[in-house]
Amino acid sequence: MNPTMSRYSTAEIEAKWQEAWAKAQTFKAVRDESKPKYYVLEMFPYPSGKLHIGHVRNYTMGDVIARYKISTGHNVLHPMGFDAFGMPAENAAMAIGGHPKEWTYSNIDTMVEQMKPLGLSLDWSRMFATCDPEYYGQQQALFLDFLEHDLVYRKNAVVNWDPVDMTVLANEQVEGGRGWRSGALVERRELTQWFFKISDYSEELLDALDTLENWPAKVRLMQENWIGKSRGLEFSFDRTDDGDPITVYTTRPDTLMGASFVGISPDHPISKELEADNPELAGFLTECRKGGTTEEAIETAEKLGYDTGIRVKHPLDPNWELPVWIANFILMDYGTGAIFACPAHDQRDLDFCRKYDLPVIDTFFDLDNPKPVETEAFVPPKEQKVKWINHFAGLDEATGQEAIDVTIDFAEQAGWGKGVTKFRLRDWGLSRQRYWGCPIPVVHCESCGVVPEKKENLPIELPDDVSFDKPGNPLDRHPTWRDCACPSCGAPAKRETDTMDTFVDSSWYFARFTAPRAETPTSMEDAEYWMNVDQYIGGIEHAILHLLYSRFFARAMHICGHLPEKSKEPFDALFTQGMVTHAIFKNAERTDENGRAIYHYPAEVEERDGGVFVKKTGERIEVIPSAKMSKSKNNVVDPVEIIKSYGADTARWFVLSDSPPERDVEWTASGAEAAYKHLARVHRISSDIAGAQDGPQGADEELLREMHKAIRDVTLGIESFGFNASIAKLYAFTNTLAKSKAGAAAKREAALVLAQLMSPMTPHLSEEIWSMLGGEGLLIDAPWPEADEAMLVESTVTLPIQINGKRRAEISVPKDMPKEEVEKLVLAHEAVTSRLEGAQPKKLIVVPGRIVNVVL
RNA sequence: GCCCGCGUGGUGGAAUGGUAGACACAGGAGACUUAAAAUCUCCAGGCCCGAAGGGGUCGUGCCGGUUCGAGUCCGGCCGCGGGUACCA
Repeated sequence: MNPTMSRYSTAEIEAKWQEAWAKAQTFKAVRDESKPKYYVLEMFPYPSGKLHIGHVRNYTMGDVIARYKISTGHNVLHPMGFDAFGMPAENAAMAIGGHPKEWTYSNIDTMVEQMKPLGLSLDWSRMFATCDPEYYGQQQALFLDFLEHDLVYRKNAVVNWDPVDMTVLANEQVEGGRGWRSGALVERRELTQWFFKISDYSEELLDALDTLENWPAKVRLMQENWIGKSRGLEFSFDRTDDGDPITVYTTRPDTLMGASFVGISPDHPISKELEADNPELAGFLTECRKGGTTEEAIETAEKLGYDTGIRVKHPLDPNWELPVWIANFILMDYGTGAIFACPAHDQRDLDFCRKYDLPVIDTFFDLDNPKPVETEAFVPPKEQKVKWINHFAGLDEATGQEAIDVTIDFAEQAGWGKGVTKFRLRDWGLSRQRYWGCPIPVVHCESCGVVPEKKENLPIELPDDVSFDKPGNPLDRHPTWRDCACPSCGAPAKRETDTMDTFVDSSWYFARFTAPRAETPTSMEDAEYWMNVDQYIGGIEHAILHLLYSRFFARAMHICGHLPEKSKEPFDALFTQGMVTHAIFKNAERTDENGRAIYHYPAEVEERDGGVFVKKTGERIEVIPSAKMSKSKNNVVDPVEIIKSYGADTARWFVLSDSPPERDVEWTASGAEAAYKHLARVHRISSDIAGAQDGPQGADEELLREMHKAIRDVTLGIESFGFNASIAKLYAFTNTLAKSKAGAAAKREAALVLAQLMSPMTPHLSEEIWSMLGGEGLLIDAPWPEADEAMLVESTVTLPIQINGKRRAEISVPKDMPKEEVEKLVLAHEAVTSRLEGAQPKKLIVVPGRIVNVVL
């Protein structure tokens, strides 16, 4: 079909109303103390250059909320910007030439072009990109303030090192332990890096989670686990030689009598000390350092161990000696970098001990099934009672948690250990050895050391004349950019060439939107008025890092006087929408010249003969089902075509219907046309009503009752992020209106309300209908309709009768019929009497207004 | 590996512990039309019985539990997805 042939001409209608909103400056956010403010924000996009359907879904959700809040009398702030620094721009420069800056800004232009036709209620005057010097200069100012307030420091940390390209790799650039370009085996290597002191706020960030009532419980739980508060015992093992004692941290001190060996991290000072004059051990450590830095890589790597030959004494028995092993699964970052292993009650320790033939000693048994551990560690929940064997504090039957508490007290009293609280959360490493990021504004001076840049010299801008023809950081090899004067002594000095993690950019943009052109990071007046974000909307993939970093940043900004106290938790409500997923089409017949997989766009492939093939070449495709849309996997769907053929309202309606906002959706293109047909139908019905003469009014009340129910249900849907439910109700109400025999005046009223109820989803069509039916002014300025309670009251209700939990019949009764009368009716019902055969029911349950259950 | 989710007809999905499948898509039948498109009306979870109205039975990934009653709550599996600190 050809939509442009229809009377519902989307191109014309949508352009017309977008112009009307622009002219009226409807979406320009201006401080107005007379109205309640409402700040709605969707997570801003990375400018990949292509708006994808996931963006459309995300922004439409925000837009529904924003428009609804405008209609309910709020002063709405709804801004948009771009998270514009990051690796893809550098990769593009390497792959196709050009400059990251040009690539990024041209992508931004393209995406804005693609976004504008959607008719989003955005205040475009506030737009910025994080790569604008105006933005990152303020970020540098924030960094200097953080430095001054002791929130930033330097220390060593491990990175992925590509020994062939001689460069640091991102985790994403390590594939199967090898560098993605060179194919070389990646090593872990230490570099001096900048860190934010987020771990100083572990306790606070954890405790404050309880105040975030309007956040999804799953996000709070994920953050809680990530912060990872634990209480355990710290104590030292004395060595049998004259070396320093080895301090360990354990969360299961109760299993100390089952200790098999003491394990230390390959990065432990003792490992490093021994490495110097033990070539075999050095070789082992080199082996341990192979592979990437991710927790996943480390946890799933083969468990390796090396006996150092060092022996330590058990704290409870001076005659008991334990060997000290280096084990590759022990992280230097957590606890003290040293543990004692209890193989009977930890599967990983058990596997390790079986592999290296170390002893396995049971410390407790299952109450019902006491038997020694063989190949499977006995790890009951900490709340479960177990039978203790030879417990040093005299426990017999007790839970793990009780035993832990007793043991900590015992050790503290005996003086050989102390209970300590630790957090899994590590400090936030922000240094990146890359060009396309915010330069860290410090200077290295031979005599003064590391010196902060002066604020008046900000922004420290990135140089434009750089090349990407070889790996590594172009800032490092730039001929002059590093040269500067020491801000402290004035002598020639060198700039820091590390740039900031892009998570820094996205950790305060929400605050900057309240005063995007201010000459300080924020303006207190504006922050006081607009903060906090009343509704934040974004992907669940950001549940931990982005949201936790932002929470830390808000606290740090408050400390430095850039945000008010109330903004320490900057997002009052959070909604995590599901991802739009799509199958990945991987070429099954060939790879590219570097041996890497080739991925095809959905439009490039076809399904036939029970398989999927590349249209042009006929090559076979391996279909990897349902994965997050990702530029590198080419499984992105382009919404621009849908907007072109069917209009923005159809695209908006379509992405909201049919699927609950929080759930992932597998994208299918069928259905867009159906959405268009429905909107065209609404348009047609409305114009028929607009042209109709007033007639008989017999069925008015029925229509108006349905209208008030629709108001109630659609409103409830919007307020609870049940947009799909709202849309289902709108379908039903449209059918009611189409079939209604009501008079013209009632139908006109109903159609105006229908237009209003649809307006958050389909704003252009709604304005069109509003004006067609003679609504006053712009619909966006009209107040949201309110449901009349009197019209919602139902006089009768249908009660299903269950017999033994199965529905057998139903009765229709007055809504407020007393329980006793309902019981009488039920017991007299043929379906019940025929089954009771004169006997009394065992039980009769009447849930008023709901259901009746007869138990025979 | 670890943490967090999700799993319902051919498809997307609906269902404060209370009639499973609302509302749609795809499909089928019909009306209108010279014909098609568009539009409108009706049907539709599987199986069984009945000419039909209707009735029976199974059914929400699998196994078990709590409850008068479980898609929903609890325990254990399986599968898929997200995160895992340098993708954003």
